[in-house]
Amino acid sequence: MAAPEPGPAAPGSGEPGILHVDMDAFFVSVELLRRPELRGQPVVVGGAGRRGVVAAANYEARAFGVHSAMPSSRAQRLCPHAVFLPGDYAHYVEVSDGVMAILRSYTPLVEPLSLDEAFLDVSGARRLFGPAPEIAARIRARVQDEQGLVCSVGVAPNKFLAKLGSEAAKPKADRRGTRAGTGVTVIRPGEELAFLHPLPVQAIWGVGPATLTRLERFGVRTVGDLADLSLAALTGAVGDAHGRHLHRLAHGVDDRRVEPHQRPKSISHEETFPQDHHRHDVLRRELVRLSDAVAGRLRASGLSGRTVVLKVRFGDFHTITRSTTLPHPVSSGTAIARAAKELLAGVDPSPGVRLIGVSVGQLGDGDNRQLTFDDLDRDDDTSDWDDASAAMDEIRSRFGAKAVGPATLAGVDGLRIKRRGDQQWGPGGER
DNA sequence: TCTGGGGTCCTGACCCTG
DNA sequence: TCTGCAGGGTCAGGACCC
Repeated sequence: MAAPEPGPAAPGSGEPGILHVDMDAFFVSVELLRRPELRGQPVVVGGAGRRGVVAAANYEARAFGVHSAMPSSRAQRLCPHAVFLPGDYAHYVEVSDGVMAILRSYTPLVEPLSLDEAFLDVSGARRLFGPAPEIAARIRARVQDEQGLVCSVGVAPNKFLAKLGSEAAKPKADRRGTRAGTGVTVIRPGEELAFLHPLPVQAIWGVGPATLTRLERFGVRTVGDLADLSLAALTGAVGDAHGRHLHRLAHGVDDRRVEPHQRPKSISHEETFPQDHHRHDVLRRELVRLSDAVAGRLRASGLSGRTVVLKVRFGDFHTITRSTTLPHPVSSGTAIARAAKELLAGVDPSPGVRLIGVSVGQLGDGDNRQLTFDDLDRDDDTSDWDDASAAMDEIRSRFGAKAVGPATLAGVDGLRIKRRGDQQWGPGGER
């Protein structure tokens, strides 16, 4: 197909050109394809352990008040007869790839936001496929036919309104029951404010609990209330950048483009323990695992990074971060772990550590490291570690992730290699 | 009730440099 | 040599999103 010209969202064309496609209860719907006998029952996907959270709930479970990000223990109390499934991140990635392929058959301008939603700019695809609302309907039909999944689509002149549109098109479930959605919501130029202003102010991207509390002091309840507030009052309440951003959104203005190729700004891994840890030696071992996983993803993406961030969450949920910026970019697990362990040395774990994480930022191309005079007399030959890392990647690609790993991780239960999605929704184990 | 994992962006404090 | 200032980089934390 001919590649549509990237462009602003249908300026002056009288037709909206931005789509937001959002899968309905994605993880649960994927599971129901494999286990159709569960249809009609409340089903929850998420962490099974004491410290797990709900990743997704179908509409039958939502009718009991269960929703995503809720602690699994609470979901179980609200809906004891629900079926709880642990989740299979790798499988969801596969299914998501199939859905994204359908979207890309209409336009190359597809910006995935997560596994289950994406923005599309179809303003250059109309000659081939018809007006944007028609493309939305075609996408829904194909996702249903080819993947067996249901999605909702918002069609609007910009990303912000398209996102709100898909939300409006979704089925609704609460304790009174479930109501079917419209599937597609179209917001045409000129209709923006009539759609937007009656919505609760929390509907705006960027208004969470903290911002909501500040806005309520001004009597702001709806997006319309927010639009009536002066820019000066708004920036005074929530800060300059945030205030300007909200002010524009409240007036329906959003000129962000759909950007298909976004380079990540950081890569991280973190893990909550089933029980709090109090000792440095245990935490250092976990840092090696996490650093190894981060390094593997950096190399797989052809990236390296200069800033290493250690994240520690204590038993009382108090969270600190400690970071260091290295003289040159790194991508080996050894180098990342060394920096993370130095940061950990300054942290007292005795109150009990619940979560530990490693992140690498200030990313650049993987092989862009400039040699310095320091390299001539370094005692830890970085290039040797780079070679070892490359060899490890090769072995893992042929024999699996657990075929090889840092010696520190060799233990009675074998190599515990961390992979993305291993523990996406909390530690497993006992309830 | 008791809160995951993977991200982005913003703000303010602090330090260094010219 | 000292002081004041501006700008940039680093660091830590908070808020928000899915």
